[in-house]
Amino acid sequence: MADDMRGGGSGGESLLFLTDEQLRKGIEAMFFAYRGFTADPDRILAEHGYGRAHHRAVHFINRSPGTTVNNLLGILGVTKQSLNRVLRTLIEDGLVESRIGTRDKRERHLYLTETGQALEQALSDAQRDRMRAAYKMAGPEAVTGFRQVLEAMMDPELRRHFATLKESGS
Amino acid sequence: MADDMRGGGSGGESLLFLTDEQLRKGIEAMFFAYRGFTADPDRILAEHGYGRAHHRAVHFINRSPGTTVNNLLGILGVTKQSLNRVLRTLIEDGLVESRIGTRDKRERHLYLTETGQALEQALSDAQRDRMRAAYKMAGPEAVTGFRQVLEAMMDPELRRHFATLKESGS
DNA sequence: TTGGAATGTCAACAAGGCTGACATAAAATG
DNA sequence: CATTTTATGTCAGCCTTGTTGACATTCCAA
Repeated sequence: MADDMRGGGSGGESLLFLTDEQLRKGIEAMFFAYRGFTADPDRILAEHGYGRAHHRAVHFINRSPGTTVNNLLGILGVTKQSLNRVLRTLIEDGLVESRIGTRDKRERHLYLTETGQALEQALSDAQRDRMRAAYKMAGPEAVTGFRQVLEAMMDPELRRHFATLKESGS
Repeated sequence: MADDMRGGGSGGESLLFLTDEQLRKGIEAMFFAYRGFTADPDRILAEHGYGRAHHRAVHFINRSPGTTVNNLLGILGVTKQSLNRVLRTLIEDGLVESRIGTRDKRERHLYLTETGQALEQALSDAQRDRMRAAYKMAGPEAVTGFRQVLEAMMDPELRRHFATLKESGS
């Protein structure tokens, strides 16, 4: 339990004084914050009869237009059956368009329609507002730390996906 | 979209240069990090035939022994029926003990048995290890920022619950 | 003492995970 | 050219964990 007792200088070393209590509070903070993080989109989704699974699909299709089903599976970490069910409803409802690949005709490339983009916009507006407010409340230095800890918490494979998405941004 | 363009000094003001892209990456970081955050407990829970709902119940009962069902409902933010199902299996399996209140006989006070404490220990050990590793990787200053942003992201009511739990800690 | 509020339980349903089996079409390989 | 692998989709069925509705018990206050 309270092992890890090397003397601490400046770097990551003084962290070794972290008590179970402090770690527990970090865990609870993640739990409560994630609830807030999803609360606003959840309300919008409910109005349309969708759930978080739809949100995730729409988000990442918007992020990488023309992405394939297989690529999306890697990012979302669900089974193809599960993703397929969500994609099917989104396509039926005219929010997502699925085009057969030109080079490899087995692949389906996914795009948001205008309606799909409108929903994505509404969802991400709400979520960005929350994120922006939290950033403002916490201050700019906190934001850097926030991002560093989150990135360190990811599984390596997910961190790879995250980094790939990063490239297409700042 | 790119409104919010007031000049920035030191405080929360330079944050106003936050682009949609930067906010989007914050959102994705939350998504990927939360997956990592739950991955280790999920594996342990699966071995026992439990899910995240059981984890949450066990966690907060351990945190506040003798808590009532109603109090737990406020923290977890689910319906009493949903919580009841989870509690029932935990009680049947001998992980949780439910004692009828002495003052108010409508209330049930919840306690972890030794077996329950053992599971809680295993789960929180795994989750704390992940959290500790992330903290070390990110450095001590990052940890402060991380906590500040998370707390700012919570809904006010949840922040109240979080603060209440904090009191019984450091 | 009687009716409402608080608390908790049981039943049934839906979303969205999961596995397994299988079909199809195209690409890659021997 | 035949075969295997890959990418995708579909059907069936299961589990967890949300939901609402109905109901029992207990307490308290009118």
